[in-house]
Amino acid sequence: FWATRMPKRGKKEVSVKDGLSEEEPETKEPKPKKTKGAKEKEAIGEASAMYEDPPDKQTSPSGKPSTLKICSWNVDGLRAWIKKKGLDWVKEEAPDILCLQETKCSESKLPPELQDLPGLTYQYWSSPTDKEGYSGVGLLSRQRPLNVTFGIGEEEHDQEGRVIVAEFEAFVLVTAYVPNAGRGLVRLEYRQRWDEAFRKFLKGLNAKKPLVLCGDLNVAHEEIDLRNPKGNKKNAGFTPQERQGFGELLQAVPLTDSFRHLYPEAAYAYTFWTYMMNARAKNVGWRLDYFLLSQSLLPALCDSKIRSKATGSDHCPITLFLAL
Amino acid sequence: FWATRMPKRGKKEVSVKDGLSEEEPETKEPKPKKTKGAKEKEAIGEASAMYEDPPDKQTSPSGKPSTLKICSWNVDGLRAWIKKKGLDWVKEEAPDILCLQETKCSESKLPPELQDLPGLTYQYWSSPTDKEGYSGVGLLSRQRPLNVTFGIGEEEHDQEGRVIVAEFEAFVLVTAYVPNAGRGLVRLEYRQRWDEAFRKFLKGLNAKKPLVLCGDLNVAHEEIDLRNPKGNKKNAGFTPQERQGFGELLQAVPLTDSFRHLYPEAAYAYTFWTYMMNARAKNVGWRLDYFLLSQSLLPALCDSKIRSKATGSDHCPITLFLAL
DNA sequence: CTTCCAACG
DNA sequence: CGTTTGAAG
Repeated sequence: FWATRMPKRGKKEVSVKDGLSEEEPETKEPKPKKTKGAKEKEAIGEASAMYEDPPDKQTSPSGKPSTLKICSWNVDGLRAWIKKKGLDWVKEEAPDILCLQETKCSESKLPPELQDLPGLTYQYWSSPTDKEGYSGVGLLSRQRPLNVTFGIGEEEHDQEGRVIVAEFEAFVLVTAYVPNAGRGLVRLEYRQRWDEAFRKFLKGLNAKKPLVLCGDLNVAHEEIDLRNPKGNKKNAGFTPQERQGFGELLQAVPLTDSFRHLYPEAAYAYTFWTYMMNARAKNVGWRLDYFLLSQSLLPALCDSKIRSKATGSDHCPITLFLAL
Repeated sequence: FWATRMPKRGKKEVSVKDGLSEEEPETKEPKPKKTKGAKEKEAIGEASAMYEDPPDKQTSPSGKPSTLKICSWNVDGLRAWIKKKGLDWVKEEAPDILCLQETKCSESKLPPELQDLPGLTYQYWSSPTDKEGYSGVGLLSRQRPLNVTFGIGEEEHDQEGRVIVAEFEAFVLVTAYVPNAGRGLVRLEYRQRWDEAFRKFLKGLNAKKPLVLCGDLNVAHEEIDLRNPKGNKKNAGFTPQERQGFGELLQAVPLTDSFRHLYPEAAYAYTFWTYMMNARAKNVGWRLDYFLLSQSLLPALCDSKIRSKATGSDHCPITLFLAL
């Protein structure tokens, strides 16, 4: 396994008194600094269990070489992410397809640097119909897709720029930024309606062509998928409702969680860390970003990676290798 | 005079095509970049008339040495201004009294650096009753004032943290952040009510003790007091109504504009430049900050300075020397 | 252009 | 904590 307990490197001061143990039932929040104290996803204390991704495996189970590299990243503000050199990382990674979530950028305000990506010529963007600077997704591809559509075909769910569907020869790629259930779960009910509609939409797609679903699905599936499962059962991203929604998605479409399929026991493997309380340095995180695959694509699955070191957002990118 | 036409220093590129001549009647705004284009106070083209403050004169007309140094600065956000090293400049200037406007900071959020000013121990702050991060003034003094009050004694005008009155042995100091008439002059009517109430308040004070009024009075009095008088007659800060209000203030209290008294012909002498369009580099500015004095203080007036070089805000500080 | 806010995450 | 508006200047 690649979950290793590492000694503290003393990079940032970590006070001992707000240490948190996994058994802690309902930890009280540490005294908020001065601000009104937005309720956090969790109390974050000391933690040093790190995860190290194994080397990329570029062959399928049957030994065929990978022919397609897809990368997905919730950039938490495309413009800020570009200023923080996110595109430099992308050029290094050199995916054939790049999916971006939470771009928070209407098409007219896209930075010109995006036109300087010779390897990702075909670009598709979706953003909310009214809410400026909220949500938004993008799909960039080296090759031209056969067909591209936006949304999931339901008025109620297609106002916020959350889904792009790109059909290719051998598969359909769906990238999604699933609605957050919100602080205080104010949007959990809506999220459940979304989950159902999204599941049906994907089931329909999957009936026609093999499916790759990627993006920020805004749920940690099992306890292993976040650092503090106990303290987060009532928080957005780890409610029973959202977890069950994810389970039904896997079963009904059906789809496979590629990372968990390849690494069933990998712990401390996360793709999101709140900016607050030094969570990333302590690896107090969540696995919210996924590549889910139709069963028929499993023979083509070479690897499913978490690029924890890439910075520029509160999420890190994930990368999929397929031999098609 | 200290108004000198200086050759362009080529510090910033200034395009020739958007040059503006003083005779231009109603210049059209240059095409806004991409934003919806907030209506600017003026069209700003090329301009290179600079102003250089003469050396400080530290003796009164009768030859008495200056004994009091007062500095006033609209800091446009105290916290940002401190980050930009505004306090370093203050320590260098070393005034006996420092008046700050547009602090945009409630007392509970004042940065701790303010406690590290041994020369300005006595500190008084006023901020709006409800609007967080708006308006606000401060008065810091080396010596303890005999008495300090806030506002002008009228409910309607005392909700926005705009006035502090500090009584000293020989004079009363009033610092003010006068309400802006607003884009589209949406608040001009209110401003006129303010002007009247403020004038009456000051008249009452002046009857008891000599007065020093300083701060951002949010008006350029005469055409000489801004770079583009022609284009700004309908803009906040240079409407006939505001200019007349200033005139009445001088006449009715009565008060003297110390800078203009000493330098009746000094042109291109400004204390504010919009952040937009490189106005400061081109010295396209306004004189909005003043020291106004009771007549009885004129024999004590040594100098009234404009510290154009001090940065950290869209206003620069001004400094008064008195021999008391 | 730049400050601060609120909303959202 | 950090990104985005939006209001205000």
